[in-house]
Amino acid sequence: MCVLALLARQDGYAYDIASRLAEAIGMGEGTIYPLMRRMQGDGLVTTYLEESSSGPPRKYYQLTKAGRAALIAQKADWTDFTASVARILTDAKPARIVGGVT
Amino acid sequence: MCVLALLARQDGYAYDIASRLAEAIGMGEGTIYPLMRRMQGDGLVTTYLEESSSGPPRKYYQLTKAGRAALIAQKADWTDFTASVARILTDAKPARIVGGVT
DNA sequence: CATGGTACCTTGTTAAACAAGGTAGTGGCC
DNA sequence: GGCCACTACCTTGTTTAACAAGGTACCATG
Repeated sequence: MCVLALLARQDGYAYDIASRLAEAIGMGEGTIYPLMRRMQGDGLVTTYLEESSSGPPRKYYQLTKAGRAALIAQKADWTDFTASVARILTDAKPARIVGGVT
Repeated sequence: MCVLALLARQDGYAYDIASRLAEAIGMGEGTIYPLMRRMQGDGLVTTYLEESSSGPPRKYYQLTKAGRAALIAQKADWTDFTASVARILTDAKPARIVGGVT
């Protein structure tokens, strides 16, 4: 979801995304590449190559329509999920079922 | 963390905790029992048996001091983590490193 | 021409959730 | 008395995905 969110802003390449997410939530490089591959397999992103002056060519990822839809759905799930958890943490009185996070 | 939070309110037994968390966040029974075992191994909970009129005896779990400390730490981590994710979702400009969720 | 940064990728290990199934106690129903 | 349903415990096998570690290659600088 975070990757989708970053790509929703603008196209990006794995190394950069990995660096940002490493800093933000401690995600490692070894996680991002298989993930991008999965997302591409799921039709959430497409790729194109672009030369870089500072190293090898970058593989940019771009959200597809399905990717944007997935982001919206995942955000909704995430919101529900965190709300449920918050309810447990404060109330300890859980409520309704969370949809897709299951 | 959710289990610890529930137990912080009052002692509970796995079957009941599982039911609550199944309803709230879709957690299955097959998840809770190994989890309780792990937590006991980590010294976060202790157990005692209590007869029940509606079936076999219940194994109640009680938070230890370490368990209460773990809950506090995990809550802090969770708060930081969700804040970071929220920042990514809105800004797409991640910030500081999250501690223990790594 | 070696080092360090950029950027790609794979492989093996491990953690943990999940589905499914198995055991056993209690009570109610026919 | 036999059977079913509910409670409550637990285990086992499968799958998923993160992670650590390592490998390749490009480019610039000293």
